[in-house]
Amino acid sequence: MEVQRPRGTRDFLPEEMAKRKNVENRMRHVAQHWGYGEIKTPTFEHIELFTLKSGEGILGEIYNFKDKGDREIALRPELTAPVIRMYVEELQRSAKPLKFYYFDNCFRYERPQKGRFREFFQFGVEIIGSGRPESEAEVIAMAVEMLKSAGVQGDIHVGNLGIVRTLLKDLEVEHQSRIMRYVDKKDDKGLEDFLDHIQAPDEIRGKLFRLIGLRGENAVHEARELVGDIDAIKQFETLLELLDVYGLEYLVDLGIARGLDYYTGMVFEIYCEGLGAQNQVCGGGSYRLAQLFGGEDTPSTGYAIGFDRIMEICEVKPEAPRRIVVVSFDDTRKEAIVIAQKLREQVSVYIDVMGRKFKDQISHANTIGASHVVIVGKNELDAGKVALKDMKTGEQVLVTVEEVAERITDL
RNA sequence: GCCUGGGUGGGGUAGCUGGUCAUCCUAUGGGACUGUGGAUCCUACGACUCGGGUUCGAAUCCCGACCCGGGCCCCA
Repeated sequence: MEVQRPRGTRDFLPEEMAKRKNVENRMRHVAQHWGYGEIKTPTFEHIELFTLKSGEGILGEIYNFKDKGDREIALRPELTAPVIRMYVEELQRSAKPLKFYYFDNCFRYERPQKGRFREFFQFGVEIIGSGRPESEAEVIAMAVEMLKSAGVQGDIHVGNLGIVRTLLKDLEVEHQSRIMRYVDKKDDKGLEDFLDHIQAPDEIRGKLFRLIGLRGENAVHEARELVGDIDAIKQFETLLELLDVYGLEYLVDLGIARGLDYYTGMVFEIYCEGLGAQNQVCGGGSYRLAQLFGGEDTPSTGYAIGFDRIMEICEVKPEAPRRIVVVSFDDTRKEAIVIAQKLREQVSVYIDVMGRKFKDQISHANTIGASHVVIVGKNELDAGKVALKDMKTGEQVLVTVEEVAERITDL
């Protein structure tokens, strides 16, 4: 084999594509029913779009290149930034909120593993113009429903970065980011060393460690005792009430940080079993990116589902498409084409292009799993009809072309 | 970037304590059967991932690369 597909990429054969399309359509269906409109952004963007929000550090994971005009281009590693870029570029004056969904491929230069590829697919939604608890609850509920539509159920972890950020607000911005990164990695040792390094006040230090360790039902109460009755906590409480209204089960986890500077309020992650180390199938939260791209400060909320990971664990089995094969003899090939064309207005029709003999055509129809065969022969044509053969029962009836479509679509 | 297991025709495999034309199944093309399928028979096609090394001789042993799986790191 001289040429093979690049590492971390995949080919999808018809059987697999049928499954993927099926799941994709289920998720689309959910998004449509929640009133979201589909959007599509370019496969590649200027690299600054991604370095701006995440720093130079991510360059190692980005597929980038210089185009012939000497522009630094990147294959998108995710879709939130492109969506917000699109908003800033052409939608800032439209009625809020904007509710979008997308399904597209993304690219990251990482070591391939189970549920991790260099070209992978994300299904995501964004609400632009609202970071209120109502939209936070809505996206979480929608994420759950999307997963459910694919037959997948996971554990929801919900946190709020506003609480930790309020605690850290007097520190340098750069230090805040570093701290959030340590929190995200759950690297307590590194965090401790860093706090030593910047000589953080003992009070903040103690509260920080207790805060990010808070889990479960009493987490909000304990957080309030630590940092006072701040807005972030009020908002978080409202969110949790709404999640109850949606009937969701969740785990409060104030240790979720998502490592990203632009997340500002709620953050959530959904985990599933059966995926090894890549058990996170969905992540999202409230963020502020617009002003970073030159727009007005605009609160937004969204999430992205790791579509490939869903495909690893979902058990959707779309039924095989029913296929009709039109078979003919050497002296009726042209008539068969005409009849196939007519049938295609109603059903999916497969016709021999190998110049096979009659018997081999039937044999081939059998190997590709045809449910019915339409036989176009002299005898039938003389009677103005065709023979419809049921490949399962072997029964064969003489009918008109119109009747074929009726009988098939009836099944 | 690190650790670990593995790569034999399109798919699945035997061989892998070095030595006959590399085994078998399946799939695929052609043919027999000449207006009725899954069978059978004949025939064709087709592989030791790649590159070095050891050896008289390597699919087999050694090294490296590439790729796949699993576990880490990371995951914007």
